[in-house]
Amino acid sequence: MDAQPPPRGPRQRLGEDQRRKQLMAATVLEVAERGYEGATLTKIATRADVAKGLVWRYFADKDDLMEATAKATLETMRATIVDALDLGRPVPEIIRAALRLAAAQIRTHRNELVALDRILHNLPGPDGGERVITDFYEESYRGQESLFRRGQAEGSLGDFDARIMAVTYQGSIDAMLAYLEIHPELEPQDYADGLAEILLGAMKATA
Amino acid sequence: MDAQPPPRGPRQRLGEDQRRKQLMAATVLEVAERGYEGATLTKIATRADVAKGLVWRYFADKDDLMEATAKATLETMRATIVDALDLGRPVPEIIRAALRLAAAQIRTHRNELVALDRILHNLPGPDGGERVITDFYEESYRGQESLFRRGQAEGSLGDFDARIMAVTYQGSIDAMLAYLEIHPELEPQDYADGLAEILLGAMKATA
Amino acid sequence: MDAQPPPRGPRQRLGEDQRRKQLMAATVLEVAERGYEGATLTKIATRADVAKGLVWRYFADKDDLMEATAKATLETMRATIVDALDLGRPVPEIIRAALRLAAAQIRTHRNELVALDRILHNLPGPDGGERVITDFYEESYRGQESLFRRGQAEGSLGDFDARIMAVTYQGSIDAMLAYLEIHPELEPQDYADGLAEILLGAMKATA
Amino acid sequence: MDAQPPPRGPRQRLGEDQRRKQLMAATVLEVAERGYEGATLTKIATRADVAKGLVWRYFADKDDLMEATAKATLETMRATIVDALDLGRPVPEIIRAALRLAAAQIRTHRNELVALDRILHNLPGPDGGERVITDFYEESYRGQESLFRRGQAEGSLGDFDARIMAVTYQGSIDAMLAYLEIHPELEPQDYADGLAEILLGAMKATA
DNA sequence: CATGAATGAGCGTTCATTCAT
DNA sequence: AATGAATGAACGCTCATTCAT
Repeated sequence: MDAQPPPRGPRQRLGEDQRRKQLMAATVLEVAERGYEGATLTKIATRADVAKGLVWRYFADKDDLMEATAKATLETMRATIVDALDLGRPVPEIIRAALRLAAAQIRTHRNELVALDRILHNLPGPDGGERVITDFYEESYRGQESLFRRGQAEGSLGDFDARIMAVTYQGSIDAMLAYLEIHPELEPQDYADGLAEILLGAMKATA
Repeated sequence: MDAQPPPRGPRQRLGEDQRRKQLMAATVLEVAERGYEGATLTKIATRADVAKGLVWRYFADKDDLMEATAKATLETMRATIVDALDLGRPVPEIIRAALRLAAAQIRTHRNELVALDRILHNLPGPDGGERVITDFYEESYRGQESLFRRGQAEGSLGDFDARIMAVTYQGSIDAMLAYLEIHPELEPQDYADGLAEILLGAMKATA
Repeated sequence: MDAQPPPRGPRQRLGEDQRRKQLMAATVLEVAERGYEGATLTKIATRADVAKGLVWRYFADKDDLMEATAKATLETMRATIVDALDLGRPVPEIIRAALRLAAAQIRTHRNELVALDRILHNLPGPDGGERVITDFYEESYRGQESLFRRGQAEGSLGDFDARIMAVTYQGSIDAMLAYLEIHPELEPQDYADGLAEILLGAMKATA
Repeated sequence: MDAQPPPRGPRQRLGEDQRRKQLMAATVLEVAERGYEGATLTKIATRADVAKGLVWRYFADKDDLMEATAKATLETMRATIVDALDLGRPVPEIIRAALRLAAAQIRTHRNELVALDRILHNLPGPDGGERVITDFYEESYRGQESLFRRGQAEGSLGDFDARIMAVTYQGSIDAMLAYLEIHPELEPQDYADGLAEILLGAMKATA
């Protein structure tokens, strides 16, 4: 029974994907713990148990690593929620469940949420603005819009501007997560239910 | 060949308030254009047309300058909105007007909004977290809560959790501003009206 | 009886000597407390209750102030000792008394001793060396040499190289003061007596 | 016109010890020439023909570099002297030889002596005082005391307070070195012999 | 003459990035 | 390919010195 862990000698050769994941995981931890400015590539590489110089083999530069980390983290979290949803249920129920799942993340994925927030608010775009956040939220918006439209078609939701509602919905979730982050004494599920009440109220009100 | 900075004229002696404002204005511009990290005190001083060392006569350090800039900017913007509101009107009308005023800021105070966002998400608090953002949002929340309660007392608003609504309301505004920021083709007033419809729908729906 | 302290208004005009003494006294305190590097002209001027800009009216620059402070302090301390000595007594007694007086300074003029030491070991001479220390010790050496010669002429001291003895004598005192500085539990008088025994032993031994 | 520093060749990779020695050697030169304050890490690195940032790979900060330089220099010089002594000879002869060796250093290790003096008088200890100097002199004192006691036991030295004698002995050497430093026209050996006469006179005199 | 706001060279230090091994 | 020593630009900050008032 020689199932010992790999000898961990120097110069272990890992696949590119594995290396990238290692580095992005370390990035999440460092950024969550020390902030965007405080996360240095030296510390990230050390934490990922990877030679410093290798960072530049797998990422173009620091911004690239940060952007990739943000994208991967966002995608992972979105997939987690979507996978856990039963899309066969009525739309209002889906929304209620989605909000609860989102709220639960503050407990299960606090580091990812904090890191994501920090990266998104610091990543400079080509023109100095924040490009990434846009594109990714755009994808979320579209998913939500189609969900809303389905509810409207099914008659479970009233008439409203789906795009503005999607932006508002996403903004409400972000605000919820930020609020729960600084109010750890609150029960995420309770807040999620309260928010569902509000949002569904808005969605059902006939314009 | 000689890319020297243009020589400044003779020393100008300004009052403390004027200097601080000068420096904070330059800070807003730099942070808006280059982000929190990218805004260095050297560039800020240069932009303010002032010797680098002067920064430390009026601010303890970079964080102090950033915090002061955030506070002053936030206060200015809040005052602008509050002053423009007619608090004697019915609450729903006040909310509609407030949303329009907030939306209009993306045109009149884009730099301030962007800088504020970046600073608030980067300012390290005493324990390494973000303290300021909390306190300031807390102040906003309380103001909004009392407005909501007034509406509930007057019968123009239904029954809902005022705190969650305040957080959601503020989050919706932030999301709106971010969305308008990257969609300059949109008319802020239209978005504001659409958002008002949604939020007032949520507020009027009887739970 | 209106003997109140001077009103201390701004722009008090003092004589040059008074100003210089104020500044040098403050220099002694700052250097003693914060070291040579830590003593900034701003702090010195503040402590002397003098406008910062005035420093350059009374001293050419920082080094000039330091050098002047060292000279004045050294001269004052030397005069204090010499004045307290009864030069009419036999030479060995004079030496014994001088050593006791020197040792006592660690209690009465600690700041001056510390500041003097720090300045003398930091003052850069024209060529980067330490010039001042030389010239001033030279004066001391001459005084001591003539005292030693008198003792030799009177027969109370043996034969020895007066210059080397003077250097050794001064070096012994400096070592004593440094040792007493870091051994505050010792009684200065006891050390002085012990040192007198040693030095007089050396002086009386017939070569 | 183009006063650029001469371009260094390709990067050389050195062992840790070699790099540290390289940097400490440059430190000795800079401190000797420009004093403690004047010796900046920029100049030290340049003199060592090394990138500025390398200093922080091998030393924690400026004080660490200075302290390490002082310790290494002191140890080297002490070893040089001790190795050259024949400890089997009678104590008075050892002392005579030690003084000659010490005096000779002003010719062979002038920079080291000057740098050591400057560093020891400026190094801030944990409490802001000078700690290192104490500990190192303490070590010297103990060595000298035991030598003196051996001489007393052997009958070649008289009775005296060994500690005060040690402090005086060390102080005499420091004074000698400082004196020889500013009197290059003197023959170190002659001074050393003169000082030996004086100190041995003191040590042999029966109290 | 006195004041202290203004200046700017220079410091110690960090860290993304490069490259000899 | 992998390593981490080496590099150097840039940063936040200090402080001796100048000068408009």
